[in-house]
Amino acid sequence: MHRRSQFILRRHLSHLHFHSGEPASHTFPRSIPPPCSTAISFRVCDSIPPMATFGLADYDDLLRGCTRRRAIKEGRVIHAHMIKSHFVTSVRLANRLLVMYVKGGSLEDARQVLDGMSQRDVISWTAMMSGYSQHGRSFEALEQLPRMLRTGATVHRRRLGSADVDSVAYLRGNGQLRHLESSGCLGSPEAPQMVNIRSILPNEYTLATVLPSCTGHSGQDHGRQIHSLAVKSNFDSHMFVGSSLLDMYSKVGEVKDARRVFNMLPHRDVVSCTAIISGYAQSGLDEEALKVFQQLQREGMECNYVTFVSLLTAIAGLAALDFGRQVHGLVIRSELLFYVVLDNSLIDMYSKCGSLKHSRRVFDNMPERSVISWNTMLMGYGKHGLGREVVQLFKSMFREVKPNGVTFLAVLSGCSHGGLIDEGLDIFGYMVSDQRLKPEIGHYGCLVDLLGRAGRIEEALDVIKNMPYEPTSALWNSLLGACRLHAKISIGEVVARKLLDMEPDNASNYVILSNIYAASGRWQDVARVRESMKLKKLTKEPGRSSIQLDKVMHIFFSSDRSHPRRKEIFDKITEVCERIKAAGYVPDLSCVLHDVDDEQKESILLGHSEKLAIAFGLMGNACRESIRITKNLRICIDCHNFAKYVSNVYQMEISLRDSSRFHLVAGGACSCGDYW
DNA sequence: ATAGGGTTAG
Repeated sequence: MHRRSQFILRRHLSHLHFHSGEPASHTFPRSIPPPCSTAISFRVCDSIPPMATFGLADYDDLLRGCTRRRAIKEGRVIHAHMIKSHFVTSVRLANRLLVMYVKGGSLEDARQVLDGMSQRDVISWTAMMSGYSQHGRSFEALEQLPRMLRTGATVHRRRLGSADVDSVAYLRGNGQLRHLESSGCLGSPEAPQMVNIRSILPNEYTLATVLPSCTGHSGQDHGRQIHSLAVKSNFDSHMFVGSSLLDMYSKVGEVKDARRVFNMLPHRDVVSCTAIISGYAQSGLDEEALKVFQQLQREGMECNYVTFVSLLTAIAGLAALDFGRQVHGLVIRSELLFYVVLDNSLIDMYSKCGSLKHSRRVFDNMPERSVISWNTMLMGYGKHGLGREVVQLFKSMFREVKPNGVTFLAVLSGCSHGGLIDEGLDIFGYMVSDQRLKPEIGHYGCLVDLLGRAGRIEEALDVIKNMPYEPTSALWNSLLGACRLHAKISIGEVVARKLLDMEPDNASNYVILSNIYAASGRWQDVARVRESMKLKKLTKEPGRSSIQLDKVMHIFFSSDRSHPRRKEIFDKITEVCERIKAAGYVPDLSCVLHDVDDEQKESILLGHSEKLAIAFGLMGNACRESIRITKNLRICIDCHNFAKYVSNVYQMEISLRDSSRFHLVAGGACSCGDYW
């Protein structure tokens, strides 16, 4: 390279530091900058003399530097210079450019490079797919795979000498090829020959890259096709491909297939184990997730923060506080603290296990918080019915982060659960007018819930009618719950019929409708609904909630029959329960426990399984507020979470596997005002 | 020059 031109180019790029002094690791994962404009800047390099010549190695060096530092602007200057000086490039160098744009997040530029290449190899395609995949552009990522496989058609090729196809200009689209041809750069100008180039096959990199894009409706279809490609090319037991495969299967809901792939792996590493843990956790098979982790521990495998994040999700699902605390201890000992994502998971785990104190402690000790940290904390308060804390925390988050859509979901549902009707309405207005966020259907759902709980059914109905979305069945269900709670029989009937129209095969809709008829004494209508249920063969589901308080009691005591004060406690609980029922409220075991004095409560909790204790401990926090709300506003507490714990308990104690039924019964019963 | 697992909400 000429000294002078080297000097000139370096001076243009003088603000870049191409020495290797990069900090090795970052405490927080660094995000990729947003895509840049697609225009390749010719203007910037106008002052670089076009006669300046650089060698392949020089460009290679410069582009590598740009890629590493995500210096896309400077990369563009180099790219433009390559074009201007008619540099004959190679596939290798074109790939450098492509990767530079991909890593810099400028996918449109990368695509331009790819499409302009007259010759591409598996790396070119993989790099492009990686770009699309990492930016959530799954469709485009997958789209490249058949394009790549089709490339092996017959092509014109001139004799190129030793440099072979690598020397073909990739810049055909920019008119470079003609120039190269006329200047004789492409070897002796003999007649072009037709050459068959073999189809470019995916390698292990390609497969591992595209598999995460197999999501959504056709995800499983695509995933299985790619799996078969992997089998054909013998990459299906490759560690990277395998963990992508098993992750793909668990994400499309085929955990069994995920496990099959996991078992086929030649060995296990942290990533594949984490993938299966996360798969189990996401499918609700929390105990399976824990088992894998325990096995991992026994094998002495080193965990990283992603493993813990996945594990904490499973622990949160089980409400296993003690185990969660142990894992928190492990996290501290692994010196993995101060990963925002990990701390967020800890906050969530503690709040779902009922220990808001611990949640808050983690939250307060974070050196840096993301919007998810705030949202998780807000959710925690909301689920426990602590509306005031929700609003207070919401007000203080602005100095640190900007709230997003999920924030408002958390705050609105927090207000709803906490009985803060006017505050909730204010915040919805604030969201729309001040924050200029377009409410999603979920936000309208919160609004409906908020108004419904307060008995403002007509207003809730207005919201549904005027919102710019088609109401979902969940939304109608929420309104229906409110109708039952406030004895709005006529609106309730309309809503229930609507639900039945939307989901004619959902047994619980028949149950709801017949309950409404029963509530207004229309027994003939009840019989008609039951009859149509029978015709549809939907009668297997219980007609009413089959979980009775006394059954819970039975299980509650069966695990500790020898407790000295068993009888006394039982009597006390029964008495309180009767009192609540007599007052016209729905008894909830957690409310009952609240009224038992501390010593008795402790003796109950101590003698029983961890899950049960935690479940009640959690609702003990929540019910303080809910009893107040129930009494002041005559609205029912939200039992969604509690239903989850009850189902856990039941599964454990009487080994009933059908948890969805318990969710349905326990959750449905609460919103319908039935006794469980 | 290309590669795998992660957090809130419903």
